[in-house]
Amino acid sequence: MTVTLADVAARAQVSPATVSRVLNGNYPVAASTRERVLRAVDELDYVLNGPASALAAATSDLVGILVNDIADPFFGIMASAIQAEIGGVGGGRAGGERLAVVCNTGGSPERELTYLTLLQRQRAAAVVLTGGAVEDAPHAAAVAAKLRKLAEAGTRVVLCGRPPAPDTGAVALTFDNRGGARRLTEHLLGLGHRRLGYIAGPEERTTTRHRLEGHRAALAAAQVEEDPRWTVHGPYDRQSGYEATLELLRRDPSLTAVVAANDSVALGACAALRESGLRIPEDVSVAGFDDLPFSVDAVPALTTVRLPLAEAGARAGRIAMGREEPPPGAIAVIRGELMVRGSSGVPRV
Amino acid sequence: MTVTLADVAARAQVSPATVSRVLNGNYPVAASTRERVLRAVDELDYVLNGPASALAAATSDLVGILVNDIADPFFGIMASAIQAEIGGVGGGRAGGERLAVVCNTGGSPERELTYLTLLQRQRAAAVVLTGGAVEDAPHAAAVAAKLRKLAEAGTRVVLCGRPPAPDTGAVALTFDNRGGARRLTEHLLGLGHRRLGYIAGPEERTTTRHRLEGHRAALAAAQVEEDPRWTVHGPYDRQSGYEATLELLRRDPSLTAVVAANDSVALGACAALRESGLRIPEDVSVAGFDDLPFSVDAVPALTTVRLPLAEAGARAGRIAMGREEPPPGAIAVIRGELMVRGSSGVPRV
DNA sequence: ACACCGGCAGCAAGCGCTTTCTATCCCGAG
DNA sequence: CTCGGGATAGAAAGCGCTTGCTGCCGGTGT
Repeated sequence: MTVTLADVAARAQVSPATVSRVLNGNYPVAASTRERVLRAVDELDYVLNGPASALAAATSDLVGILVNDIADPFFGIMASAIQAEIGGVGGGRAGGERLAVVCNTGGSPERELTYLTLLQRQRAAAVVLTGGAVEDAPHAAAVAAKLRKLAEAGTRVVLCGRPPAPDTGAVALTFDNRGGARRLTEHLLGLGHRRLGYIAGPEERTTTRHRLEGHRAALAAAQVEEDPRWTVHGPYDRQSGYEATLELLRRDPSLTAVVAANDSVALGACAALRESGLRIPEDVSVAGFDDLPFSVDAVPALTTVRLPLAEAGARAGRIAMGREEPPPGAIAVIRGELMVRGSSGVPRV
Repeated sequence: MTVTLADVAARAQVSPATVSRVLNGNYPVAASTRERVLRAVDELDYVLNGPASALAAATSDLVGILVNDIADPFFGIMASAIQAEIGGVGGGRAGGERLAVVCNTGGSPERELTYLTLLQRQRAAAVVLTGGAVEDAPHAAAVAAKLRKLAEAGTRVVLCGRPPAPDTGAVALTFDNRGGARRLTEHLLGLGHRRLGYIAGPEERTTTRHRLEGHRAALAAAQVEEDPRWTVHGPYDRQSGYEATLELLRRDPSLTAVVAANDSVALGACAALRESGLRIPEDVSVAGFDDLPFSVDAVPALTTVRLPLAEAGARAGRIAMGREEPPPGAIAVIRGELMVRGSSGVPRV
């Protein structure tokens, strides 16, 4: 029924071993033989059996990419960049045709673990985990154990935009969320804002905490006292920003600025402000984080912190493929760049 | 080194066959035995070898999802929905833990083919192709041949948001791009517009052609003569919309409306208009297509055609998993819904 | 002229799992 | 008390490929 290596071998009048070597190109084969084999492959329309080859060679050409939400451009952009580097398909590099497995964890710790197991089961060549981690001790330990096991089995593990996981052998490219958030809030403070609302992400995530800490560090440094009512938590999406902003306005109508955990949230905040009859930035300034593509098109354009998502992803991909040296200490911190645009201005007096 | 089935069997004092049966749960095993095996699995921290099992069983638990650009929410949303349905992980359904392989074709026909081969090599359980196809006869034939081969090998093939591929055994969920585009332009014509610019997608894609045809059908029905200068082609992204709009304005400053191939393009168009000192919709109306999440947050909110991306993806995913009956004739046409919002208005007189 | 060696091809032993077929055990029926 | 049969467990034959090792052949060095 289906064509096997042996069929090709028979047709090319060589042994299966030779066909295998031609296909893998890691053993000397005479040019004439190679050509004969290639012709047979073509004529029979032979397609290698991946599982069989993975089993025999004890390696596979699968690379896993874990993301929180593939529908969110934040992850989409990173995934795309990672994939471009690992896919021999796009990368151009001959021989290494790798298949990227993008897994949607939905931010759920269990799913993260499940996917890691599935990847381990497939003997993935590498795994890249993106996005912040959940701050739950048992879960963090479980993930760390899993990563360690993967590393032991020869799977390269890279964390992209995620805090380092000590003693797991994983390489980490971490975003400086704290620093970026701090500079952003400093910018707002510099403009004269003193009453700033903050819409944070979900409570238990590292990214949420780091950005919030940066924000607070800036406030503290400027000796601005923070009112606990000024912080609201919610998911990293537009709707959350919308609702949180209405809530903030309810709690303290005198706020002159709203800092959002990310750009999507900021967009929702803008919508809420506008509907409340407030002008941006004349009445209230708004700031986001990430600088996703649509942020520059917001009206007014969003002041935010640009994270080099594509670059980071590309680098993570190359490291995962062993095509780039891991950073010293296996940890690299990637800074964000403050993008000052129209949504932030001097507060009304 | 690594734990195998045999190790588990030894520890549980049973044969490898029994362990396999416990793990697959498709053969009667005494409760006490099962428990003993499960305990051994746990104690040894055993992880099944995917390739080996795929080889022996001649099936795999991989499902391929082909997208043009994972960084584009249009595809991200579909991919996410598909994945949610196939992943036993999230779906809750026991036993069927499937791994989704999201492949970025970048819209390139060769890569599409390469990925299909890779998926065939992995003996994927199913493949879902999303987005429009390239209208190139040789390539279309090659893809069709590949799909046929996949179907023969038992891989379920579903097209989501893509035109049907006759005689390939593939199920198609197609978007009614033509109808949606037509209704959209009819809306604009109804408002009184007579000089409408159209920013089309890349020339050779089915989606591009269908949307353009719908637009023209509306014009023809209203007996509005179209000036060839009013159509510009470009990629499906923001920048393209920006540049194309400037070009349209240069060609004919009297245009009262700009219809974009999709929402991202429309956003770029808005930016260009604004920078040109034109108000939306007072001076120029703008319309998009897809109704991506950010479209409602544009200022003014974008008039567009909503495509039920998530629903379509979910359905495609279920069909791919054999959990839902394919539509009669293996083809379903999914209509878009016209969303009239602030970016379209009565033209200036 | 002979032993030696490098280049290339083949043999055969698995890789770790699934599954068919067979063996065993214990039950109730005759 | 014996026999048929349902319920389980095991033996073993692969699944299709990779790879260490062996073998063959023609060219070299001396």
